[in-house]
Amino acid sequence: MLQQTRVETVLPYYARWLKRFPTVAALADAPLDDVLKSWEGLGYYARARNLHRAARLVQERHGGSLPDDPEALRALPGFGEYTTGAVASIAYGRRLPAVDGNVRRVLSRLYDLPAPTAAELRETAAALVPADRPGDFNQALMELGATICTPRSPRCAECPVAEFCLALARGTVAERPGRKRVGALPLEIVGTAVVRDAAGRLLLVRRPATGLLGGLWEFPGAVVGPDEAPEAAARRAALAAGAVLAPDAAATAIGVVEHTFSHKRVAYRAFAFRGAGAAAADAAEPSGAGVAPGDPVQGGGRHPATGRTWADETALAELALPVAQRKLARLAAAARPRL
DNA sequence: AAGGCGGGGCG
DNA sequence: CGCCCAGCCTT
Repeated sequence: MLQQTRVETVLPYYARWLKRFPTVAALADAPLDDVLKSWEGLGYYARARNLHRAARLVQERHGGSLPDDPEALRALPGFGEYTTGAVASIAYGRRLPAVDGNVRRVLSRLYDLPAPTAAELRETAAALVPADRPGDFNQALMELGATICTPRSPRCAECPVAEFCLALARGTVAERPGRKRVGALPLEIVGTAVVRDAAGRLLLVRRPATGLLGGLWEFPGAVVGPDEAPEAAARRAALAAGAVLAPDAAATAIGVVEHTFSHKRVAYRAFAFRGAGAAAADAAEPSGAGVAPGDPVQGGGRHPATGRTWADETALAELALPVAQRKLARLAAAARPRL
């Protein structure tokens, strides 16, 4: 959870997580849908899928307890160089470095490194880690970055290692480490369809299992093409999801949700369609050919691995939705009385 | 080595 | 509005 996410953000998720999945076995036995639902709002959902897979591997390979061997840890999904070093040093007292964003900044300044590679930082950190209490040392280095050697306005006057800091001596603290991003994020416009069946249930589709927001649910949507109207893209997405709309069915614009991802910005332009017709019942089945409703899908999820569903308010609350889609759901609920 | 991959908080 | 957060995985 702490990968690329602030401690303060993680805390409430972590508490709920331990209550829901108190043991490795509980996590391994849980359906992927439950895991994703518990992760909803945290982002970087591959972390949840990796953790789930890791729990199952720990059950299978290591009898349910996390291995203390760094190589065995590194082989688990989600365990990169940092996490392996952090767990091995903090939990098992192994003398391994743990270079996170904080440590990268601290070392870049301490040694005045303009553009250190990951390997360079790892070697630098490895040479510093003591055999005695390596985990405490690693945490201290991270803590130094979090509290004193901050990205902006570092408190060098209070820094315990200021006398060793090359960047401070050379006046390059503000330039370490170098920045990366150049130019603005591309903007994407997604025509989004809010479709209700006769019972007022909402049509949702599941995203592919991997990639952006993998395995999560969303309103049918399509990227607006050149010379295409957002409403047309939304209609296209609704039809692709199996909705049956009268050809001239009127759509009502019900609002826009903008969201910034790590690599692009997306504007979801939402349209409510009337006249979702008889095929509503059909569409309750998974769209993937050959996938029967009761078939166990990856992770034993209770929802189809691919496909669509009609969700009432209760079902909607139980599905794992990205933050932007939750906002769209609120727009849909607000628009309903007028339709 | 570079790019894809969320979401929130802060200056 | 840009930057960054106890990074990982794929190419």
